[in-house]
Amino acid sequence: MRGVPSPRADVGRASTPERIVEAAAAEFARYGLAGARVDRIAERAEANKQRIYAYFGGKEALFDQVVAARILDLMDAVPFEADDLPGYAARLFDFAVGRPDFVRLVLWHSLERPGGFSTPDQSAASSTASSTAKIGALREAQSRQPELVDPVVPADRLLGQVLATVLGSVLTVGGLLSALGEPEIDVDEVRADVRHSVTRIIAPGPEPAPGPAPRA
Amino acid sequence: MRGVPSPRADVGRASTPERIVEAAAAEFARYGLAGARVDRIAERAEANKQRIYAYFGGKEALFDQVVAARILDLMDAVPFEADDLPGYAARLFDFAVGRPDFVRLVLWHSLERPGGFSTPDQSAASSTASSTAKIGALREAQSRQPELVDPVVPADRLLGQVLATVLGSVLTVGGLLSALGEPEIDVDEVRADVRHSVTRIIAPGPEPAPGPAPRA
DNA sequence: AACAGCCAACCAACGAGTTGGTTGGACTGC
DNA sequence: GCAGTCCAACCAACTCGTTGGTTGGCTGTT
Repeated sequence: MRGVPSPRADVGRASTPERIVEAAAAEFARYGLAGARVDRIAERAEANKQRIYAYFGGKEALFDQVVAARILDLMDAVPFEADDLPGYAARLFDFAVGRPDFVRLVLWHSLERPGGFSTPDQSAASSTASSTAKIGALREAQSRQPELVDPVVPADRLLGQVLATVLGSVLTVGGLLSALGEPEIDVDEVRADVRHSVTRIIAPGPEPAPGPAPRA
Repeated sequence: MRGVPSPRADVGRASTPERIVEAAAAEFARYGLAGARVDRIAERAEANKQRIYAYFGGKEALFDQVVAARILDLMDAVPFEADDLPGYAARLFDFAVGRPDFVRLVLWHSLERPGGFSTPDQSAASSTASSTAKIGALREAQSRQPELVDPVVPADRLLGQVLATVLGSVLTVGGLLSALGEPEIDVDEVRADVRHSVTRIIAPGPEPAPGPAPRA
Protein backbone atom coordinates (compact mmCIF):
# COMPACT_ATOMS: atom_id res chain seq x y z
CA MET A 1 0.00 0.00 0.00
CA ARG A 2 1.56 3.17 -1.10
CA GLY A 3 -0.62 6.08 -0.21
CA VAL A 4 -3.10 4.94 2.35
CA PRO A 5 -5.60 7.72 2.66
CA SER A 6 -7.38 8.58 5.81
CA PRO A 7 -10.78 6.92 5.78
CA ARG A 8 -13.66 8.81 4.44
CA ALA A 9 -16.06 10.28 6.95
CA ASP A 10 -18.06 7.17 6.38
CA VAL A 11 -18.18 5.76 9.83
CA GLY A 12 -18.72 2.12 10.50
CA ARG A 13 -17.18 1.11 7.27
CA ALA A 14 -13.63 -0.03 6.66
CA SER A 15 -11.52 2.15 4.44
CA THR A 16 -11.43 1.35 0.75
CA PRO A 17 -7.92 -0.15 0.82
CA GLU A 18 -8.87 -2.27 3.78
CA ARG A 19 -11.97 -3.53 2.06
CA ILE A 20 -9.95 -4.30 -1.02
CA VAL A 21 -7.41 -6.30 0.94
CA GLU A 22 -10.16 -8.22 2.63
CA ALA A 23 -11.94 -9.01 -0.59
CA ALA A 24 -8.69 -9.88 -2.29
CA ALA A 25 -7.76 -12.29 0.46
CA ALA A 26 -11.02 -14.13 -0.02
CA GLU A 27 -10.74 -14.15 -3.77
CA PHE A 28 -7.12 -15.25 -3.85
CA ALA A 29 -7.70 -17.90 -1.23
CA ARG A 30 -10.44 -19.33 -3.34
CA TYR A 31 -9.01 -19.08 -6.82
CA GLY A 32 -5.31 -18.42 -6.47
CA LEU A 33 -3.39 -15.75 -8.31
CA ALA A 34 -4.05 -17.02 -11.81
CA GLY A 35 -7.66 -17.85 -11.13
CA ALA A 36 -8.56 -14.68 -9.27
CA ARG A 37 -10.43 -11.98 -11.13
CA VAL A 38 -9.78 -8.36 -10.47
CA ASP A 39 -13.34 -7.40 -11.31
CA ARG A 40 -14.61 -9.86 -8.77
CA ILE A 41 -12.35 -8.40 -6.11
CA ALA A 42 -13.59 -4.91 -6.84
CA GLU A 43 -17.18 -6.01 -6.72
CA ARG A 44 -16.68 -7.90 -3.49
CA ALA A 45 -14.94 -4.94 -1.92
CA GLU A 46 -17.73 -2.64 -3.05
CA ALA A 47 -14.94 -0.56 -4.43
CA ASN A 48 -13.96 0.51 -7.85
CA LYS A 49 -11.55 -1.34 -10.01
CA GLN A 50 -9.16 1.49 -10.55
CA ARG A 51 -8.79 1.94 -6.83
CA ILE A 52 -7.03 -1.41 -6.84
CA TYR A 53 -4.55 -0.18 -9.38
CA ALA A 54 -4.22 3.14 -7.62
CA TYR A 55 -3.47 1.62 -4.23
CA PHE A 56 -1.71 -1.62 -4.99
CA GLY A 57 -0.38 -1.33 -8.49
CA GLY A 58 -1.82 -4.50 -9.94
CA LYS A 59 -2.99 -8.01 -9.40
CA GLU A 60 0.32 -9.62 -8.53
CA ALA A 61 1.42 -6.83 -6.25
CA LEU A 62 -1.90 -6.99 -4.47
CA PHE A 63 -1.48 -10.71 -4.04
CA ASP A 64 1.93 -10.33 -2.49
CA GLN A 65 0.78 -7.65 -0.13
CA VAL A 66 -2.24 -9.62 0.97
CA VAL A 67 -0.18 -12.70 1.72
CA ALA A 68 2.49 -10.73 3.51
CA ALA A 69 -0.10 -9.08 5.68
CA ARG A 70 -1.65 -12.38 6.63
CA ILE A 71 1.69 -13.88 7.54
CA LEU A 72 2.39 -10.96 9.81
CA ASP A 73 -1.01 -11.55 11.36
CA LEU A 74 0.01 -15.10 12.13
CA MET A 75 3.32 -14.05 13.57
CA ASP A 76 1.89 -11.88 16.24
CA ALA A 77 -1.23 -13.92 16.82
CA VAL A 78 0.82 -16.97 17.74
CA PRO A 79 3.98 -15.85 19.49
CA PHE A 80 6.76 -18.36 19.64
CA GLU A 81 7.20 -20.13 22.93
CA ALA A 82 10.40 -22.09 23.26
CA ASP A 83 9.51 -23.49 26.66
CA ASP A 84 6.37 -25.15 25.44
CA LEU A 85 6.84 -26.51 21.98
CA PRO A 86 3.86 -28.88 22.11
CA GLY A 87 1.69 -26.00 23.16
CA TYR A 88 3.13 -23.74 20.49
CA ALA A 89 2.55 -26.44 17.91
CA ALA A 90 -1.02 -26.85 19.07
CA ARG A 91 -1.66 -23.13 18.91
CA LEU A 92 -0.15 -22.90 15.46
CA PHE A 93 -2.31 -25.81 14.46
CA ASP A 94 -5.44 -24.19 15.81
CA PHE A 95 -4.66 -20.91 14.16
CA ALA A 96 -4.20 -22.55 10.79
CA VAL A 97 -7.12 -24.92 11.08
CA GLY A 98 -9.38 -22.07 12.07
CA ARG A 99 -8.32 -20.11 9.01
CA PRO A 100 -8.51 -22.31 5.96
CA ASP A 101 -8.19 -19.23 3.79
CA PHE A 102 -4.88 -18.43 5.35
CA VAL A 103 -3.55 -21.88 4.63
CA ARG A 104 -4.76 -21.81 1.05
CA LEU A 105 -3.25 -18.38 0.59
CA VAL A 106 0.16 -19.48 1.78
CA LEU A 107 -0.02 -22.64 -0.24
CA TRP A 108 -0.95 -20.77 -3.33
CA HIS A 109 1.68 -18.17 -2.83
CA SER A 110 4.34 -20.83 -2.55
CA LEU A 111 3.12 -22.43 -5.75
CA GLU A 112 2.51 -19.39 -7.86
CA ARG A 113 5.33 -17.17 -6.75
CA PRO A 114 8.33 -19.44 -6.51
CA GLY A 115 10.71 -16.54 -6.11
CA GLY A 116 9.00 -15.38 -2.98
CA PHE A 117 7.80 -11.84 -2.64
CA SER A 118 8.63 -9.58 -5.51
CA THR A 119 7.75 -6.53 -3.52
CA PRO A 120 10.72 -6.05 -1.24
CA ASP A 121 8.34 -6.16 1.63
CA GLN A 122 9.85 -6.41 5.04
CA SER A 123 8.00 -9.67 5.49
CA ALA A 124 10.57 -11.77 3.65
CA ALA A 125 13.50 -10.50 5.63
CA SER A 126 11.62 -10.33 8.88
CA SER A 127 10.48 -13.92 8.62
CA THR A 128 13.96 -15.38 8.30
CA ALA A 129 15.04 -13.07 11.05
CA SER A 130 12.21 -14.34 13.21
CA SER A 131 13.25 -17.88 12.41
CA THR A 132 16.77 -17.42 13.72
CA ALA A 133 15.32 -15.64 16.69
CA LYS A 134 13.14 -18.69 17.35
CA ILE A 135 16.09 -21.03 17.16
CA GLY A 136 18.01 -18.82 19.54
CA ALA A 137 15.15 -18.77 21.99
CA LEU A 138 14.90 -22.52 21.75
CA ARG A 139 18.58 -22.95 22.55
CA GLU A 140 18.25 -20.62 25.45
CA ALA A 141 15.26 -22.56 26.79
CA GLN A 142 17.22 -25.77 26.46
CA SER A 143 20.11 -24.35 28.43
CA ARG A 144 17.69 -23.51 31.21
CA GLN A 145 15.89 -26.84 31.09
CA PRO A 146 18.47 -29.49 30.26
CA GLU A 147 15.81 -32.18 30.19
CA LEU A 148 14.60 -30.66 26.93
CA VAL A 149 17.94 -31.24 25.26
CA ASP A 150 17.61 -33.97 22.73
CA PRO A 151 20.83 -35.87 22.18
CA VAL A 152 19.97 -36.52 18.56
CA VAL A 153 18.32 -33.46 17.14
CA PRO A 154 19.87 -30.02 17.45
CA ALA A 155 17.68 -27.02 18.05
CA ASP A 156 17.50 -25.71 14.53
CA ARG A 157 16.30 -28.93 12.97
CA LEU A 158 14.04 -29.59 15.91
CA LEU A 159 12.12 -26.48 15.02
CA GLY A 160 11.87 -27.66 11.44
CA GLN A 161 10.46 -30.97 12.55
CA VAL A 162 7.90 -29.34 14.75
CA LEU A 163 6.76 -27.00 12.01
CA ALA A 164 6.67 -29.85 9.54
CA THR A 165 4.46 -31.84 11.87
CA VAL A 166 2.09 -28.95 12.27
CA LEU A 167 2.03 -28.22 8.59
CA GLY A 168 1.40 -31.80 7.65
CA SER A 169 -1.38 -32.11 10.18
CA VAL A 170 -3.04 -28.91 9.09
CA LEU A 171 -3.07 -30.04 5.51
CA THR A 172 -4.34 -33.43 6.54
CA VAL A 173 -7.26 -31.83 8.29
CA GLY A 174 -7.72 -29.54 5.34
CA GLY A 175 -8.29 -32.57 3.20
CA LEU A 176 -5.08 -32.59 1.24
CA LEU A 177 -4.37 -36.21 1.97
CA SER A 178 -7.84 -37.15 0.88
CA ALA A 179 -6.29 -37.58 -2.54
CA LEU A 180 -4.06 -40.18 -0.98
CA GLY A 181 -6.96 -41.71 0.83
CA GLU A 182 -7.48 -40.36 4.30
CA PRO A 183 -11.12 -40.37 5.39
CA GLU A 184 -13.07 -38.74 8.23
CA ILE A 185 -10.85 -36.65 10.46
CA ASP A 186 -11.56 -35.21 13.87
CA VAL A 187 -9.78 -31.93 14.53
CA ASP A 188 -9.57 -32.43 18.27
CA GLU A 189 -7.99 -35.79 17.84
CA VAL A 190 -5.49 -34.47 15.38
CA ARG A 191 -4.58 -31.58 17.64
CA ALA A 192 -3.91 -34.04 20.42
CA ASP A 193 -1.84 -36.08 18.01
CA VAL A 194 0.18 -33.01 17.12
CA ARG A 195 0.93 -32.35 20.77
CA HIS A 196 1.75 -35.97 21.19
CA SER A 197 4.06 -36.13 18.19
CA VAL A 198 5.87 -32.98 19.18
CA THR A 199 6.24 -34.15 22.74
CA ARG A 200 7.84 -37.30 21.58
CA ILE A 201 9.97 -35.59 18.99
CA ILE A 202 11.53 -33.22 21.47
CA ALA A 203 11.87 -35.62 24.37
CA PRO A 204 14.81 -38.00 24.50
CA GLY A 205 13.53 -41.38 23.40
CA PRO A 206 14.31 -44.51 21.42
CA GLU A 207 16.73 -44.31 18.55
CA PRO A 208 15.68 -44.98 14.98
CA ALA A 209 16.02 -48.74 14.67
CA PRO A 210 17.67 -49.66 11.35
CA GLY A 211 18.21 -46.23 9.91
CA PRO A 212 21.52 -44.55 9.17
CA ALA A 213 23.26 -43.56 12.34
CA PRO A 214 22.27 -40.06 13.31
CA ARG A 215 25.08 -37.61 13.36
CA ALA A 216 25.96 -35.56 16.37
CA MET B 1 -8.42 -41.69 -22.26
CA ARG B 2 -11.28 -42.99 -24.24
CA GLY B 3 -10.10 -44.45 -27.49
CA VAL B 4 -6.42 -45.03 -27.19
CA PRO B 5 -5.28 -45.76 -30.69
CA SER B 6 -2.51 -48.11 -31.53
CA PRO B 7 0.64 -46.09 -32.00
CA ARG B 8 1.54 -45.09 -35.45
CA ALA B 9 4.38 -46.93 -37.08
CA ASP B 10 6.56 -44.17 -35.78
CA VAL B 11 9.01 -46.14 -33.76
CA GLY B 12 11.03 -44.71 -30.98
CA ARG B 13 8.45 -42.12 -30.16
CA ALA B 14 5.83 -42.25 -27.45
CA SER B 15 2.25 -42.32 -28.62
CA THR B 16 0.46 -39.02 -28.97
CA PRO B 17 -1.71 -39.46 -25.85
CA GLU B 18 1.36 -40.39 -23.86
CA ARG B 19 3.22 -37.37 -25.06
CA ILE B 20 0.26 -35.19 -24.22
CA VAL B 21 0.04 -36.55 -20.69
CA GLU B 22 3.72 -35.99 -20.18
CA ALA B 23 3.63 -32.45 -21.45
CA ALA B 24 0.48 -31.72 -19.49
CA ALA B 25 2.06 -32.97 -16.29
CA ALA B 26 4.93 -30.56 -16.73
CA GLU B 27 2.68 -27.67 -17.65
CA PHE B 28 0.21 -28.24 -14.85
CA ALA B 29 2.96 -28.75 -12.30
CA ARG B 30 4.40 -25.43 -13.26
CA TYR B 31 1.33 -23.28 -13.71
CA GLY B 32 -1.57 -25.12 -12.13
CA LEU B 33 -4.92 -25.66 -13.74
CA ALA B 34 -5.88 -22.04 -14.12
CA GLY B 35 -2.43 -20.96 -15.21
CA ALA B 36 -1.80 -23.76 -17.68
CA ARG B 37 -2.23 -23.06 -21.36
CA VAL B 38 -3.61 -25.68 -23.65
CA ASP B 39 -1.64 -24.33 -26.58
CA ARG B 40 1.55 -24.67 -24.59
CA ILE B 41 0.76 -28.26 -23.75
CA ALA B 42 0.15 -29.08 -27.37
CA GLU B 43 3.35 -27.42 -28.41
CA ARG B 44 5.35 -29.17 -25.73
CA ALA B 45 3.86 -32.51 -26.67
CA GLU B 46 4.63 -31.89 -30.32
CA ALA B 47 1.02 -32.79 -30.84
CA ASN B 48 -1.97 -31.00 -32.12
CA LYS B 49 -4.36 -29.08 -29.99
CA GLN B 50 -7.47 -30.91 -31.03
CA ARG B 51 -5.89 -34.19 -30.15
CA ILE B 52 -6.09 -33.04 -26.55
CA TYR B 53 -9.80 -32.47 -26.88
CA ALA B 54 -10.24 -35.67 -28.82
CA TYR B 55 -8.48 -37.82 -26.26
CA PHE B 56 -9.15 -36.13 -22.98
CA GLY B 57 -12.15 -33.96 -23.48
CA GLY B 58 -10.75 -30.69 -22.22
CA LYS B 59 -8.37 -28.94 -19.94
CA GLU B 60 -9.94 -29.89 -16.63
CA ALA B 61 -10.49 -33.48 -17.58
CA LEU B 62 -6.91 -33.71 -18.73
CA PHE B 63 -5.77 -32.29 -15.44
CA ASP B 64 -7.71 -34.84 -13.46
CA GLN B 65 -6.42 -37.70 -15.52
CA VAL B 66 -2.84 -36.56 -15.28
CA VAL B 67 -3.01 -36.25 -11.51
CA ALA B 68 -4.78 -39.56 -11.10
CA ALA B 69 -2.14 -41.27 -13.19
CA ARG B 70 0.65 -39.80 -11.12
CA ILE B 71 -0.97 -40.87 -7.88
CA LEU B 72 -1.27 -44.39 -9.16
CA ASP B 73 2.41 -44.20 -10.05
CA LEU B 74 3.18 -43.32 -6.46
CA MET B 75 1.02 -46.09 -5.12
CA ASP B 76 2.85 -48.84 -6.83
CA ALA B 77 6.26 -47.22 -6.68
CA VAL B 78 6.12 -47.07 -2.90
CA PRO B 79 4.22 -50.06 -1.59
CA PHE B 80 2.94 -49.78 1.92
CA GLU B 81 4.89 -51.64 4.54
CA ALA B 82 3.19 -51.95 7.89
CA ASP B 83 6.16 -53.64 9.51
CA ASP B 84 8.52 -50.81 8.82
CA LEU B 85 6.76 -47.51 9.12
CA PRO B 86 9.90 -45.43 9.46
CA GLY B 87 11.24 -47.03 6.32
CA TYR B 88 7.96 -46.53 4.53
CA ALA B 89 7.92 -42.91 5.58
CA ALA B 90 11.47 -42.46 4.37
CA ARG B 91 10.67 -44.03 1.01
CA LEU B 92 7.59 -41.89 0.61
CA PHE B 93 9.69 -38.91 1.49
CA ASP B 94 12.33 -39.79 -1.06
CA PHE B 95 9.79 -40.40 -3.75
CA ALA B 96 8.17 -37.05 -3.20
CA VAL B 97 11.37 -35.11 -2.76
CA GLY B 98 12.75 -36.61 -5.94
CA ARG B 99 9.66 -35.52 -7.85
CA PRO B 100 8.89 -31.92 -7.12
CA ASP B 101 6.48 -31.90 -10.01
CA PHE B 102 4.47 -34.63 -8.42
CA VAL B 103 4.18 -32.71 -5.19
CA ARG B 104 3.18 -29.54 -6.95
CA LEU B 105 0.63 -31.42 -8.98
CA VAL B 106 -1.02 -32.92 -5.93
CA LEU B 107 -0.92 -29.63 -4.12
CA TRP B 108 -2.48 -27.84 -7.00
CA HIS B 109 -5.11 -30.42 -7.48
CA SER B 110 -6.14 -30.15 -3.88
CA LEU B 111 -6.38 -26.39 -4.21
CA GLU B 112 -8.04 -26.10 -7.56
CA ARG B 113 -10.33 -29.07 -7.48
CA PRO B 114 -11.77 -29.09 -3.98
CA GLY B 115 -14.38 -31.65 -4.85
CA GLY B 116 -11.80 -34.20 -5.82
CA PHE B 117 -11.85 -35.87 -9.17
CA SER B 118 -14.82 -35.04 -11.33
CA THR B 119 -14.08 -37.86 -13.67
CA PRO B 120 -15.33 -40.91 -11.80
CA ASP B 121 -11.90 -42.35 -12.18
CA GLN B 122 -11.17 -45.43 -10.21
CA SER B 123 -8.42 -43.50 -8.49
CA ALA B 124 -10.70 -41.81 -5.98
CA ALA B 125 -12.36 -44.99 -4.85
CA SER B 126 -9.20 -47.02 -5.06
CA SER B 127 -7.30 -44.59 -2.90
CA THR B 128 -9.72 -44.71 0.02
CA ALA B 129 -9.83 -48.45 -0.43
CA SER B 130 -6.06 -48.56 -0.29
CA SER B 131 -6.16 -46.44 2.83
CA THR B 132 -8.36 -48.85 4.74
CA ALA B 133 -6.22 -51.65 3.43
CA LYS B 134 -3.20 -49.90 4.88
CA ILE B 135 -4.84 -49.50 8.24
CA GLY B 136 -5.80 -53.15 8.21
CA ALA B 137 -2.27 -54.20 7.37
CA LEU B 138 -1.00 -52.00 10.15
CA ARG B 139 -3.30 -53.61 12.70
CA GLU B 140 -2.25 -56.99 11.52
CA ALA B 141 1.42 -56.09 11.87
CA GLN B 142 0.76 -54.79 15.35
CA SER B 143 -0.89 -58.04 16.36
CA ARG B 144 2.20 -59.90 15.22
CA GLN B 145 4.61 -57.51 16.86
CA PRO B 146 3.07 -56.34 20.10
CA GLU B 147 6.01 -54.06 20.75
CA LEU B 148 4.69 -51.88 17.96
CA VAL B 149 1.42 -51.30 19.72
CA ASP B 150 1.20 -47.80 20.92
CA PRO B 151 -0.92 -47.42 24.02
CA VAL B 152 -2.05 -43.95 23.03
CA VAL B 153 -2.55 -43.80 19.30
CA PRO B 154 -4.73 -46.32 17.48
CA ALA B 155 -3.68 -47.63 14.11
CA ASP B 156 -5.84 -45.44 11.93
CA ARG B 157 -4.68 -42.16 13.39
CA LEU B 158 -1.14 -43.45 13.59
CA LEU B 159 -1.11 -43.70 9.83
CA GLY B 160 -2.42 -40.19 9.57
CA GLN B 161 0.35 -38.89 11.78
CA VAL B 162 2.99 -40.66 9.78
CA LEU B 163 1.67 -39.31 6.51
CA ALA B 164 1.36 -35.86 7.99
CA THR B 165 4.97 -35.98 9.10
CA VAL B 166 6.12 -37.01 5.67
CA LEU B 167 3.98 -34.42 3.97
CA GLY B 168 5.15 -31.66 6.21
CA SER B 169 8.77 -32.60 5.72
CA VAL B 170 8.44 -32.82 1.98
CA LEU B 171 6.94 -29.39 1.82
CA THR B 172 9.58 -28.07 4.15
CA VAL B 173 12.29 -29.32 1.83
CA GLY B 174 10.34 -27.99 -1.10
CA GLY B 175 10.61 -24.56 0.37
CA LEU B 176 7.06 -24.03 1.51
CA LEU B 177 8.05 -23.00 4.97
CA SER B 178 10.50 -20.52 3.57
CA ALA B 179 7.62 -18.08 3.74
CA LEU B 180 7.55 -18.74 7.45
CA GLY B 181 11.29 -18.46 7.67
CA GLU B 182 13.11 -21.74 7.34
CA PRO B 183 16.55 -21.39 5.77
CA GLU B 184 19.09 -23.85 4.29
CA ILE B 185 17.83 -27.40 4.42
CA ASP B 186 19.71 -30.64 3.90
CA VAL B 187 17.59 -33.42 2.44
CA ASP B 188 19.57 -36.21 4.04
CA GLU B 189 19.19 -34.66 7.42
CA VAL B 190 15.49 -34.20 6.96
CA ARG B 191 15.05 -37.79 5.82
CA ALA B 192 16.82 -38.94 8.95
CA ASP B 193 14.57 -36.65 10.94
CA VAL B 194 11.50 -38.16 9.33
CA ARG B 195 12.63 -41.65 10.29
CA HIS B 196 13.40 -40.38 13.71
CA SER B 197 10.06 -38.68 14.18
CA VAL B 198 8.12 -41.65 12.93
CA THR B 199 10.09 -44.02 15.09
CA ARG B 200 9.26 -41.98 18.11
CA ILE B 201 5.66 -41.51 17.12
CA ILE B 202 4.98 -45.19 16.79
CA ALA B 203 7.05 -46.41 19.71
CA PRO B 204 5.67 -46.27 23.23
CA GLY B 205 7.27 -43.27 24.84
CA PRO B 206 6.67 -40.35 27.17
CA GLU B 207 3.19 -38.98 27.43
CA PRO B 208 2.20 -35.46 26.60
CA ALA B 209 2.94 -33.45 29.71
CA PRO B 210 -0.54 -33.11 31.18
CA GLY B 211 -1.71 -36.58 30.15
CA PRO B 212 -2.00 -39.77 32.17
CA ALA B 213 0.99 -42.03 32.69
CA PRO B 214 1.59 -44.67 30.01
CA ARG B 215 0.45 -48.13 30.82
CA ALA B 216 2.61 -51.17 30.32
C1' DA C 1 -8.72 23.56 -5.63
C1' DA C 2 -7.40 19.10 -4.26
C1' DC C 3 -8.65 14.66 -3.44
C1' DA C 4 -11.12 10.21 -2.77
C1' DG C 5 -14.19 7.82 -5.02
C1' DC C 6 -17.54 6.12 -8.40
C1' DC C 7 -19.34 4.94 -13.11
C1' DA C 8 -19.12 3.41 -17.61
C1' DA C 9 -17.10 2.56 -21.39
C1' DC C 10 -13.15 1.08 -23.76
C1' DC C 11 -9.01 -1.54 -25.50
C1' DA C 12 -6.02 -5.00 -26.81
C1' DA C 13 -4.68 -9.27 -25.81
C1' DC C 14 -5.51 -13.70 -24.52
C1' DG C 15 -7.28 -18.28 -24.46
C1' DA C 16 -10.53 -22.34 -24.57
C1' DG C 17 -12.67 -24.69 -27.72
C1' DT C 18 -14.16 -25.49 -32.81
C1' DT C 19 -14.07 -26.22 -37.71
C1' DG C 20 -12.76 -27.24 -42.44
C1' DG C 21 -9.53 -28.97 -45.02
C1' DT C 22 -5.33 -31.91 -45.83
C1' DT C 23 -1.88 -35.75 -45.50
C1' DG C 24 -0.37 -40.33 -45.31
C1' DG C 25 -0.38 -44.89 -43.70
C1' DA C 26 -3.11 -49.27 -43.34
C1' DC C 27 -6.55 -52.31 -44.61
C1' DT C 28 -10.20 -54.07 -47.90
C1' DG C 29 -12.20 -55.89 -52.02
C1' DC C 30 -11.57 -56.50 -56.70
C1' DG D 1 -1.82 -53.87 -58.67
C1' DC D 2 -5.27 -50.57 -57.58
C1' DA D 3 -9.29 -47.84 -56.34
C1' DG D 4 -11.90 -46.98 -52.14
C1' DT D 5 -12.22 -46.28 -47.45
C1' DC D 6 -10.92 -45.45 -42.72
C1' DC D 7 -8.46 -43.17 -39.33
C1' DA D 8 -4.79 -40.78 -36.68
C1' DA D 9 -2.80 -36.69 -37.00
C1' DC D 10 -1.52 -32.09 -38.60
C1' DC D 11 -2.36 -27.18 -39.84
C1' DA D 12 -4.41 -22.85 -39.83
C1' DA D 13 -7.76 -20.00 -39.18
C1' DC D 14 -11.74 -18.69 -36.61
C1' DT D 15 -15.35 -17.72 -32.71
C1' DC D 16 -16.37 -15.58 -28.82
C1' DG D 17 -16.32 -14.81 -24.10
C1' DT D 18 -12.94 -13.16 -20.76
C1' DT D 19 -9.72 -10.19 -18.48
C1' DG D 20 -5.96 -7.10 -16.97
C1' DG D 21 -5.49 -2.62 -17.29
C1' DT D 22 -6.80 2.35 -18.81
C1' DT D 23 -9.25 6.66 -19.54
C1' DG D 24 -12.44 10.48 -19.11
C1' DG D 25 -15.95 12.45 -16.83
C1' DC D 26 -18.78 13.17 -12.73
C1' DT D 27 -19.78 13.79 -7.45
C1' DG D 28 -19.01 15.01 -2.89
C1' DT D 29 -15.94 16.34 0.89
C1' DT D 30 -12.30 18.95 3.03
